[in-house]
Amino acid sequence: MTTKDRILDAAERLFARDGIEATSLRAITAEAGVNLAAVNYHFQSKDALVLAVIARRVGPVNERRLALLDACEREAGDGPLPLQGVLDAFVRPVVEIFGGRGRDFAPLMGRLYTEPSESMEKFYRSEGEPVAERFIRAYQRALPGLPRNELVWRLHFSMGAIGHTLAASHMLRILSNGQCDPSDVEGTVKRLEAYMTAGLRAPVAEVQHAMR
Amino acid sequence: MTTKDRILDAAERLFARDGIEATSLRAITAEAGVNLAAVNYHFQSKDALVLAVIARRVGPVNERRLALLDACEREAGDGPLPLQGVLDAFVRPVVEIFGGRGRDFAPLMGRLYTEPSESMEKFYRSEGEPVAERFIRAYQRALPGLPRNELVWRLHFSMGAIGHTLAASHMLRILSNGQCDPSDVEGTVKRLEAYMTAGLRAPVAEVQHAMR
DNA sequence: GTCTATAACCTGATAGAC
DNA sequence: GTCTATCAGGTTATAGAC
Repeated sequence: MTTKDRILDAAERLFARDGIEATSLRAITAEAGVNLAAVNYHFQSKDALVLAVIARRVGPVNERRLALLDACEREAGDGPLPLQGVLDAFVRPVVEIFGGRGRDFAPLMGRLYTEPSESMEKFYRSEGEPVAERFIRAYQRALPGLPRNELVWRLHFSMGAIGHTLAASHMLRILSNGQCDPSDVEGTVKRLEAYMTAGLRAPVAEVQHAMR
Repeated sequence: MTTKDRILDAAERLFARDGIEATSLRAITAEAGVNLAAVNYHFQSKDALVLAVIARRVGPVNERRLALLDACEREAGDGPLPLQGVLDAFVRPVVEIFGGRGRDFAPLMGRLYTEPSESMEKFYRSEGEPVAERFIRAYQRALPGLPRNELVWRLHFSMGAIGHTLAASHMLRILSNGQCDPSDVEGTVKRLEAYMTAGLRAPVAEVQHAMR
């Protein structure tokens, strides 16, 4: 394995375990068994290393999501788009990757939504936003009659459900006294999809000063 | 205002803006206009300060939740417990407090679920768990027929939806191009309740190797 | 209770030999 | 590409004067 990969692996492990700020480059290079200066040689800065660690996991998730969505749209042709298919394209890749190989990394991903970081914001705008936009359009096709803004609210709720499930899986274990198993990928996907399907299809609540 | 309160206010503001790890005691005391040593006098350590900041906001949320749940249960008597009432007791206090006065603090709360911290875990077990247990029992009464484990899964999803909505409200703005307004407390509560009601009442998905 | 001063240590980054 | 050595600046925590 190359020095670069050793650094990425070690960084991912330690970022997940201790948090980004709390993890020093020294800890990373010690864990990786490489020299301190190597991290500044291969990456320019700690910030760039953080982005590289994230991109390595997020890239495959979004690629797979778009591939599944493509397949779903191809199959539907000009007919109605099945919500089940759109939902599965959205949920399955992230649960599989962050529930499997990248499991230890999931808590870190959860924090990224809320951690104030401008390089992360830049990353989201370039990598996340185009994917989000495609899915919003697909969901609109699958849920005609639901106003776009209400859809966006509900997708926001849904992303919270997915993210929290993956990022705070230890909380589910505590809450259930170990009865619920978040490492069961198929069970997690099925349960998320059942919950989200119902939530997305809920009758629109009457809200004073509703947004148009 | 006392020095202690000035420190708590400044810490809350800076923790929320920059993150806990990234905020130094020096930054806090500068913001508060007090001396550096005061923080070690009034609190013993940075970690204890963090817990104090959190407890100040979380306490009132849980008190209000339990008060509303008490009222709901009293009103129901021996009859069936309305899901709407339980849900409202659970959702409204947290949205009102973290969407109002403690708005800037909300992102920090979101991170706490996933931030690895043993003092936080201790805090959750003493403050959060009893509240969670009471609500699980209430939800079970309001949703007879839903197996406890499935309920716990769905409550976990729901907490993700609530937490993400409050903690990552800037994401909702981005996603909706500013069309959805997360600072509208009543609208947020109503939409969360509509979504969660449907999600909690969804048909139970068939899952292979389902947990008993 | 509040200050100053400082101890003891860790941080990211880099220059320069190999 | 990889090392050592080091820079310049930051960190928490505390001792001791007022």
